[in-house]
Amino acid sequence: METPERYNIKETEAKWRKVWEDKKSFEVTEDTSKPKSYVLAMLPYPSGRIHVGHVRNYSLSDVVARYKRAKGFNVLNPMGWDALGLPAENAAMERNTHPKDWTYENIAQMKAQLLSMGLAIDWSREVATCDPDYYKHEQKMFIDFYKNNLAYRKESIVNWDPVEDTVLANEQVVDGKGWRSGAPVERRKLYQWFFKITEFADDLLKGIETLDRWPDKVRTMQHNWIGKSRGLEFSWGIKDHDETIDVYTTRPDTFFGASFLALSPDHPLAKKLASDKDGYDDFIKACQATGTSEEAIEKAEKIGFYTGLKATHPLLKTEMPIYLANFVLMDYGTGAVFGVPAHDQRDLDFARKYDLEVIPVVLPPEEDAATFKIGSEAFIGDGLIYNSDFLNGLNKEDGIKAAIAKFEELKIGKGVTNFRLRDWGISRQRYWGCPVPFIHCDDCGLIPVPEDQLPVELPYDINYDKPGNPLDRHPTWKHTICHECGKDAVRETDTCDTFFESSWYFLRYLDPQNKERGFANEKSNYWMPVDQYIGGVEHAVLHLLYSRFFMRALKKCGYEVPDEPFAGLFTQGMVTHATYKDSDGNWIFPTDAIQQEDKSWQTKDGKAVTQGAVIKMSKSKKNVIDPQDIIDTYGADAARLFILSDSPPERDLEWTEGGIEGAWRFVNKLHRTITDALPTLPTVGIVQPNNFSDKAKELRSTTHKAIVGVAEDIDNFHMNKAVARIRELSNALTGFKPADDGDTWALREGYEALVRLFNPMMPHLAEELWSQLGHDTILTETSWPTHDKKLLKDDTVTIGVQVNGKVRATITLASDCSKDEAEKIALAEPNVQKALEGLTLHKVIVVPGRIVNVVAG
RNA sequence: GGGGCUGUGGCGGAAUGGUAGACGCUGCAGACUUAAAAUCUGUUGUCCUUUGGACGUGGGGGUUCAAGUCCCCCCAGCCCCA
Repeated sequence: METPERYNIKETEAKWRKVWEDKKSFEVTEDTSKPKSYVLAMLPYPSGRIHVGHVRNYSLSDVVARYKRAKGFNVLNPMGWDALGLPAENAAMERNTHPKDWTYENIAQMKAQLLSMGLAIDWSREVATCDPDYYKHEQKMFIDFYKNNLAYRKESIVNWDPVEDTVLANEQVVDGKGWRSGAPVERRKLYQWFFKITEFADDLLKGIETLDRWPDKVRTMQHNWIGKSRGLEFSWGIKDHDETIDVYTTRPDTFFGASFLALSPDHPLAKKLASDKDGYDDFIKACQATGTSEEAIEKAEKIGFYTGLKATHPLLKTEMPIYLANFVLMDYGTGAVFGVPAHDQRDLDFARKYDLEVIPVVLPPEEDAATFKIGSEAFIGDGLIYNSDFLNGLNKEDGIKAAIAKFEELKIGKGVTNFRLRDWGISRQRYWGCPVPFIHCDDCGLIPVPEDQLPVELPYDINYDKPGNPLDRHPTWKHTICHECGKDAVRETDTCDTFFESSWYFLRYLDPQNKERGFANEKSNYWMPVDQYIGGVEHAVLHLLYSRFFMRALKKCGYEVPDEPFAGLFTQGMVTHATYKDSDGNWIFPTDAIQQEDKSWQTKDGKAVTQGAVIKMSKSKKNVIDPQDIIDTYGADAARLFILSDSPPERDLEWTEGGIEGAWRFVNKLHRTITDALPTLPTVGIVQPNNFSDKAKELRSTTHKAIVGVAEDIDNFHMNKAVARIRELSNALTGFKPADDGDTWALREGYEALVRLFNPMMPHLAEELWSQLGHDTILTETSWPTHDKKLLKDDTVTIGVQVNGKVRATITLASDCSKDEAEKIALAEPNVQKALEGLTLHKVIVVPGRIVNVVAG
């Protein structure tokens, strides 16, 4: 017998991609006759190659897009490139290339790779954020923000790398040193641009409540990030000075336990009060050596500088020392705090170091006021307040309220709401970013570039001979003429944080060719909000929060956008892989570790290899798989299937060779069983017979249950379960031996449903088999199969019979069986009788269709 | 330290409070083959005195006729914020 021809994956997949491309299958326009669905995957950074995380992300969004499409939605599924940013500059410096050339080469490569995945993407809307046609519109938005008081420039403290001559983001400071130069980071004051996200702090917080299709985890993280707190602000006097010091505290219930006052070294009064004291300069220098992040400040050793001055408690009139302390942040609250060592760990550490008083004022439950002492750990929990006059006996919450009320009553303080959220610092002293569209004129000051002169384009001719910002030292670029007065002026050389681009790219997709505006309002009104956004949880705070801020800011500037950009959010897990080390202790690629017959691992040249932990794929640990190799070997469908079927999408996925091979076998099996079955199937569109055999009825029931089940699973992002159901249906169909016309009709019905159900996951194979089944339509234009409700219900149901909660038998009943009947049949079971021997029957619980439980004792 | 998530066979994982282990991977046995690959069939939680039974969802309590699922305490791992 002739062996059946193998499924030629490469040719077939390419053939169908060509069909979709020729038919422009995924290009969409606004269409009010259908409900719309905007399915969005987070746009990739063009690093050069796609990685498995991308494959997971886009496989998920593609399933949703194709499924929604089959369900009758007008689906927008776009793609673009987050193309500005530091890696391009690093690559340029290392390889002597240009950031722009490097980026566009990478885009071309990665686009080819994404195309090979067979994604249902409208490529006519492709956007690259480094394109001046893109950043032109965001420069306009920047100016709009400025005019609406949402963008401003102010002097602020930054991490400064003295070797690279540049500002570092907090993430670029490692152990107090620059991540590239290794030089100790300094704190410097520089003029920086900010977006006023804090203006919407309350609204961003409230909006979280409406995001019912977001993971709770992300909502909690955003909630905590915004960090709303209610506290008390009041002034302390300074002995023998006219000035007063405003402090803010979230724990006014503890103010009787205060023993010192601490000012941020950056506080305006700090210099004034202490700069003439010995050691002040050294102290400030020491403070400047720590980074600016909260974490850096928290981890740094607490150091203080005694000003020699005393502060007067406004209520108690007691006096306590005023320190400068490195752990007090100037931009949170008022930049000054009073220390309550007994109930704050930082304050306690500080107090122990400088030998300050520790006065407990909150008594932990089950402690005795007479004997309670603070050791090396502050008590920050809730308890009863004591040693505190009018607050005595209150708990934390009531104490806070009572303290605020008292200060307000005496008019010496007021309740204040504070946010942890800071304004968004967007200045970067880098070349490969969107130029801030402003000029500095000696006479006219800071003025925005006129709209008709946008975009302010990046010059191409730059060099990296020296550290620092190439824009700043470019021979001509920054020199310009003030359009107000005509005198010489200079351009702003800061560029924007790349989170700027990703905060609105989903709006540009809606109207990518628009030369006049970033997007037309009518496009936004039709497509927004994004119905389903999919991406990594690492963007849970910043990107998603900035995008939410942008909607509010754009709205204030007259753009028509919804408050919330993403109605639904799904955050996928990471892709992990086992790690391997050779006998010399070097990490090696999984493809270089070869498993021997005795299960041990070796390199090609026979070196012993040890297998290590299964962790997130990373280049440094070399535990990476190139998805292109997988697609080239097994095909896009198999790669997509494996990545969708192996784990629930929100959890981490362990990439295994066995798993991908299993998926590949299933692809081949589907092709083989359906092509083998073709000769036995009736022709397309043949009329449904009137009668079916019992087994055909059963098969049809399985088919229709799968139609409903797979849809439910996809709706709930249970892609692994959807695949399991598809396999079940496939197993049922494969094992079915038709005997009459009804049987073959049911078999065709089943196979056709099967193909349509797995189309979202394996679209190439689905198109191929749909065509082989005799259809001249294509699946991208075919709806989700309909189901017959009558076939979802079974005639009989098999349930368990428990005696005292333990299963003793199973019985099969008519599905409309009465409770009495079910009880009778259950009790008649020999095993149930046996279990009941010697016991008295108390009662029988019958849950129809579920269980019978016999209670006896 | 605070907040959150997770914990089920050898492995990935299923299970509206109702027959725990769907579906797959691996393993084992068999068929086909000169042989291998591929494919197909069966089997695969542990234990026992094996036509049956006991145990079993990180550990300990509780609620319930019934708990992987709900509540309390503890342990471990991961993530976020410190």
